[in-house]
Amino acid sequence: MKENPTRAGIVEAADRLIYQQGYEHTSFKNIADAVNISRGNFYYHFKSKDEILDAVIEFRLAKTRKIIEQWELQGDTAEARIRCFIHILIVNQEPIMQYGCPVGSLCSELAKLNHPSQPEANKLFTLFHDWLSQQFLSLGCAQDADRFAMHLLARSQGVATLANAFQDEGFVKEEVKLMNEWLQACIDQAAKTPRR
Amino acid sequence: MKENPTRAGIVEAADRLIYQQGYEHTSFKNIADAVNISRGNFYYHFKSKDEILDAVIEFRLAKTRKIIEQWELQGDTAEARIRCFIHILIVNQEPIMQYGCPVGSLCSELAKLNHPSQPEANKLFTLFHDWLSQQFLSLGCAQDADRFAMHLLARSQGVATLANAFQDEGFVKEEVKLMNEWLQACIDQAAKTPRR
DNA sequence: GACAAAATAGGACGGCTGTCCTATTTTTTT
DNA sequence: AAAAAAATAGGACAGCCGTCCTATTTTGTC
Repeated sequence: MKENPTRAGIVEAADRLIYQQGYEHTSFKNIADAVNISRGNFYYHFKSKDEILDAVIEFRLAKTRKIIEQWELQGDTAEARIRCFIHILIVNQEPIMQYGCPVGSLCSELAKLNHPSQPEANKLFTLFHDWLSQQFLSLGCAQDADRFAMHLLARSQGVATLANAFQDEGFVKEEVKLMNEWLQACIDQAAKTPRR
Repeated sequence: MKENPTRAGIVEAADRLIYQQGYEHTSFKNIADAVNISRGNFYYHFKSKDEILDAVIEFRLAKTRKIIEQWELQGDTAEARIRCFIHILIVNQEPIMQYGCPVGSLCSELAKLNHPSQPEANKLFTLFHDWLSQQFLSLGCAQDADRFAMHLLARSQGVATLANAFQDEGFVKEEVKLMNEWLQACIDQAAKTPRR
């Protein structure tokens, strides 16, 4: 709740650098240089590297919550809101092709490092999952809401990974189209099945 | 083509360690200790870290080619062969849940490091892609072969990423089922469309 | 068995990293 | 204006890293 501009600057720079270079490859010096402060000052705000990672994760969680809130305002139906999620692949296409998905790549790296903050990073996934699940629920897919949410998450992760490797714009757009069609099929199926 | 047991041991250990810990997080010492040789000896076989990465990628490419060859023998139809690909998610479920997909995680890491061997690592993806594309072609999906291959690759990547994050066995099996159903739908569609 | 070549061991080096500490400056409070 | 607190700078430290070098051992060849 503290409004500390220096600290906030550090977190933002670390957020960006960790996304672009990975957590391990990003050093104290990298971040300090990006914010134009000394390492000593840096250490005043964060007394370990793990601590700044936690701050970055918290920052991303907050950002994600805001995005989801915005989707709630933008989309007036569950369908429209889910399409907002799918649409991030288009909106963030450029950074995704360059650096992959910020959530997926961080979780993967922390898993390999066996890092204690892994569960915290996974909350980023959970945030999207729970929200998506909720949307599918209000879409009438009661029984499948969880699985549909996981499915959509997985699809978008896969697209991000391959887009990053192959740098193929057309592929992303094609897959987004397929995901939208899949969503439509879900809705059609839900319409057939009577709600109890 | 040289049959050097020490060198081969180094590559195998490096392959395993890079998969489990990531490339950057794996040090010369890590690998040397795993093979029980000195760093000096290590340097005799590989004069830089990039060089051993290239050797590992080459090793993985060779392994992948062998797997594909095996699939060619195992599956007598294109459909069966594609199912072999889908099935790796089950066969390698345990390591995938622990460490993710060896191809995807390496390519993602190299992309973040902006590593010169990135294109070489991508060949692992290309190997699968081209082979899958070929299978879809002989399945009668001439027009969509490439896209279907990319789609299947993406699906499996997404499953691996989420399986790694969530450690959910049931999810993997569920998604494999969906991928098999999707494949069946592809076949049905190809059967309807007359081949020219 | 003598000699050359290949293989191995282990230490030395500079550079970078995360961490810590102590001055100095800036800001806030009284 | 004085005193206290917060913020910043920059150097010191040990440890690890990739790299390189030089001895020593093992292997292969005549």
